[in-house]
Amino acid sequence: MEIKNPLYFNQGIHVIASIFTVEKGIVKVLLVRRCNEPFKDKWALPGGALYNNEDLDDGLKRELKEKTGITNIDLELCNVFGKVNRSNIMRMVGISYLGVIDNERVSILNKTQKTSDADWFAIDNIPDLAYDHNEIIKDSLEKLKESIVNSNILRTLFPNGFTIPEIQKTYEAILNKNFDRRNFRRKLLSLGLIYDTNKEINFEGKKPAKLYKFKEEISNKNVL
Amino acid sequence: MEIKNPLYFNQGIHVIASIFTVEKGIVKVLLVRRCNEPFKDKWALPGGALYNNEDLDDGLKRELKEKTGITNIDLELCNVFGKVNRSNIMRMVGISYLGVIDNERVSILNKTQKTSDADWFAIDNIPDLAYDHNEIIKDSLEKLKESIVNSNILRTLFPNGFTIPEIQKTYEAILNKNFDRRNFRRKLLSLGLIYDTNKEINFEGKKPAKLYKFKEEISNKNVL
DNA sequence: ACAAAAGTGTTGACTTTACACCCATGG
DNA sequence: CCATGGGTGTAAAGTCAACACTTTTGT
Repeated sequence: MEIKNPLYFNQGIHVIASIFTVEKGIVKVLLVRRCNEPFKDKWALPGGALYNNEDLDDGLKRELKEKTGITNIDLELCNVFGKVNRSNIMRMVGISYLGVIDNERVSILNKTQKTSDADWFAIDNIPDLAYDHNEIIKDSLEKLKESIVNSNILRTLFPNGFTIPEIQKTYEAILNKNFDRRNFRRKLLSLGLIYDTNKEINFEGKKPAKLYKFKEEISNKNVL
Repeated sequence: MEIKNPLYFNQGIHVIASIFTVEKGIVKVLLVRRCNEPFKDKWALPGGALYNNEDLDDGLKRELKEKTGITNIDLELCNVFGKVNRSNIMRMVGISYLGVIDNERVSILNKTQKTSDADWFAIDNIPDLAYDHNEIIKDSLEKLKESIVNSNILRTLFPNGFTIPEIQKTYEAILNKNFDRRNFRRKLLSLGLIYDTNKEINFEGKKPAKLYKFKEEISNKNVL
């Protein structure tokens, strides 16, 4: 079917991913450098235009893989951006997603990119981005904060386990807020989402810390 | 700019509103009967295709007004539906919104419609709808449940005030769950969102009940 | 031996839950 | 006068917040 009514002419959908990680207490977001117009050479969130023949989720995964090499990541819907002029080429509605990825995969990243460049930026040091992506990051960060207290989205940050002081620092970095060590530990353990591996590792302190892991179950509510 | 790549050809955006009300303990959703193809004469959620020259929010408001006559209603983003074949005419991504409207406006409704018909349907008695709207309603209902405990979305249900047993029944109807009268009252009052108007009305009981109203402030978190 | 971070327990404040009685009105 | 739902208080249980000392290791 051909669309003739100019009211409906040339609309498209952007899928956009805000992917965060936390390294040494610094919250970072993944950006790619654009190699095409518009906004050529500007940094942007990974994403792009949805194809006609793919489901929205699939388009998101495809774009993410093309631009960053990342596959196998859980993403959740974050928001929709629908100002008329958010894209200057044609009418594009942007749909933003949120994800978290572990430090291991950060290093793999640079070898698999298709974009001219991809890198992590500390969230208080984001350059001027393409489109409305600065706004999208800010919005996604808010959602990330909600998500780490309402769901265990951080599980993906620690595929090899974590110590409690370590994950506490991660919560503190994202929420910009400190917790009492004893209460944090008690609360986290009481949720029943993690278990003691009976291993110990040195994270930061001199005394080795116990290594915990998330249980496999998909229980997903009310962390903290 | 003319789009030639068939991968990006003829995409559009549906804005879709799930508008709920509660009457006598029955949760209802607003549906309209379609007067055009596709799905002519089928019931559907109010909404339609976004114009090129309007912001997403504006398109939503316009569609809602055209199809139901409703203006001045708060809507929040609910979800995005992006299966390739959710529309059989052309590729449409659906963006769904959630709102609640008071009983007063229910009656006004039928006089202002542009659609061939508009009516409220109890949520356990929804007919087979156009597109994926049955799925959207189900999804929106889940979100409604979350919203009434995490925000005071129900404020709009009672523009002329309410008694505490009355609003309790509303919560119970939506959440499908009963609360202890005394504890419900205490909790609701302790939130500081409502005030006693010093009027009394007969709602259901034999003893007149106090009339409360929501305060004007826009405070929006952690109800119940 | 000491510095630095890990680990642990208790108490008081607060919140939530459970529960029983009296009150005002309409029939 | 009685049936119906509205309004109130209290005690026990549970959760949350604050807080200080001991343990293990590297230097």
